[in-house]
Amino acid sequence: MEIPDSIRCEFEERGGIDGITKLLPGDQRIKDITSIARALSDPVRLRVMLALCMQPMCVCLLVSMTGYAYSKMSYHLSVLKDCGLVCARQEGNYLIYYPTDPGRKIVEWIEGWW
Amino acid sequence: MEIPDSIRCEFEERGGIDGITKLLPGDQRIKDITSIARALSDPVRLRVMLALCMQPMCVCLLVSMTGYAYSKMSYHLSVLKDCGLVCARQEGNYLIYYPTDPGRKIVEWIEGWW
DNA sequence: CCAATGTTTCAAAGAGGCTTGAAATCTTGG
DNA sequence: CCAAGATTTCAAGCCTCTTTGAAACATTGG
Repeated sequence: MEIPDSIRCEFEERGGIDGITKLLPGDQRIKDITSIARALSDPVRLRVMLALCMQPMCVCLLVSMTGYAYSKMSYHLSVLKDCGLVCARQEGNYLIYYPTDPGRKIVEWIEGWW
Repeated sequence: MEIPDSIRCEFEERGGIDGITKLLPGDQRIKDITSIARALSDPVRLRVMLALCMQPMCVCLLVSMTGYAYSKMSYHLSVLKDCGLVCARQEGNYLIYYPTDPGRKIVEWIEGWW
């Protein structure tokens, strides 16, 4: 295995392939991160997430705001919920969705970034 | 359109559906964010991205570290590159990939988060 | 120029995510 | 209990992303 000169030195100081591999996160952590990234990788869900951070809303409001079908909205909300970005409380006949604490922090970071 | 009592007041103070919709980011910004989220939503790419933040590497090193085919690695690197998370410099026969400044900041934030 | 190595491109197959409408579930008011 | 509205579940089709191997391209050394 050849290694270009410009990186060989520092590469070997870091313990080579083994050294770097050992510092990488384990499967569970990778899964946690990728599931959140995937949740935010769809324009529908990102907009819903941003909207919920401004204002908790029931599904019917989200449907009314976006024009999407209930089943579509429900699917996307379930993705956001399964990775821990949002949760919901029941009020009478309504389910009101709102961001979790981690969800809100992530959104605030994104908003501050761009 | 019925609105549950617990949110009607604050919902209307925010200008209702129109008020909230107007504060949401435009299409281009949504696209920028979702493309980065999508890039980090695949375990292969997330690991490669984290590894490159420890140590710039040529493709052959990444291939050797992961056991993936060249074409597979190349595909994932192109996704990371297209959304601006990594870039590459040529050295002789090698292409050495490394994180962009924004790419590094995002990874550092992720690492600090979890 | 040729051979060897590193890397990307391409097309086809495979896998997984998204959309859709209908049906099922749940809650409340009568 | 029944009817109405809110929400979820389900299965099917569709579409996009990922994987794979072969071929093409690029760079270096001889």
